[in-house]
Amino acid sequence: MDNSLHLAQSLRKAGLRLTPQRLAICSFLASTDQHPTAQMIYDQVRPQFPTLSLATVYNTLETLVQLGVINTLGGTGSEAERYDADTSPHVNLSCVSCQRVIDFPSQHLHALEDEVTSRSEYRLLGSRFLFFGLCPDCQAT
Amino acid sequence: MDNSLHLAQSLRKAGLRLTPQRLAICSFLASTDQHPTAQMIYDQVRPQFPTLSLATVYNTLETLVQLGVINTLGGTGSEAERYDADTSPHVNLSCVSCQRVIDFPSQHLHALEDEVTSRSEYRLLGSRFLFFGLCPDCQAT
DNA sequence: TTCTAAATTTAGAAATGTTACAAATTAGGA
DNA sequence: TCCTAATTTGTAACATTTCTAAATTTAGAA
Repeated sequence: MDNSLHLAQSLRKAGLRLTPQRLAICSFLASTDQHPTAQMIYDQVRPQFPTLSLATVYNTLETLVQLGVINTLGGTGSEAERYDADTSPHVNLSCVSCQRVIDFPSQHLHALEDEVTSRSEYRLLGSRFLFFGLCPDCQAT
Repeated sequence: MDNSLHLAQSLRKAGLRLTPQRLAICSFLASTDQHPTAQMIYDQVRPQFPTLSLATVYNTLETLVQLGVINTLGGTGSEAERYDADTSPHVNLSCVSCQRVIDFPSQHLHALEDEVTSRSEYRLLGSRFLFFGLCPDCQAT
């Protein structure tokens, strides 16, 4: 399902403006599974908005993260931050060789989330489950 | 148990030199549970080594990560990378307000790791389990 | 529709965190 | 001790992210 509506509506609900730039960024986020960086979003949305600024991309991403409708995966050191529009509990597998990040649905995450919710005193806002390794393709080389 | 020996030995085993700087960094990593940044390590180890360079801290951390004996947690955007000498499967709880990161032991992680090991074709090298939220102290304010 | 105030975008500068570099130093074996 | 390669150091370079101020645009009010 396309949750770009969901992203856009959450902006609306927060009393923020639905600018065409924000809509384009939301659409792109909802349509991709490549866990893009801010720069990747900029490069791919800019054709529709020749005046689009990288600052706007960062602003919008920050806003969406604050609203809790997208997650950040965390870079490793100098690598750029990656964003994930799928906030349901799921594991990401990150290949340390080709840098690709894929999703891995797991049975165990709901139980884990329930455990943390009930046994910690934290008010949870987001989560990040990441394994590093070599993907099948990169093991072959 | 103090695993600074473990860290140092892994350097030795890889054929690398046991410099006093590296030993000090390993000791500090093993002794703290604060998930320090490179800068935090630098600040706290430097009194013992007035000439210590931040570059050495980064070099040593990179080496230890490559050896798989410490993990990175991933910063969020501009925040600095955090390092964790505890590579056993465990959840970290990160407070978005006070920036503190604590450990949270969980029953479910072994099962999750087994699942990913058996059902993905990845050769796993490390993992990262993080929840973001407000810690009890920061909820109060 | 037009007007208005506030929110947003923009471009570029600044800040931050990390890595690269070359010269000086040092560890560890012969 | 001496030797050589590994390591450290300080600084410069780099990449990513945030800040800033001016210009633009949105959405509601008149």
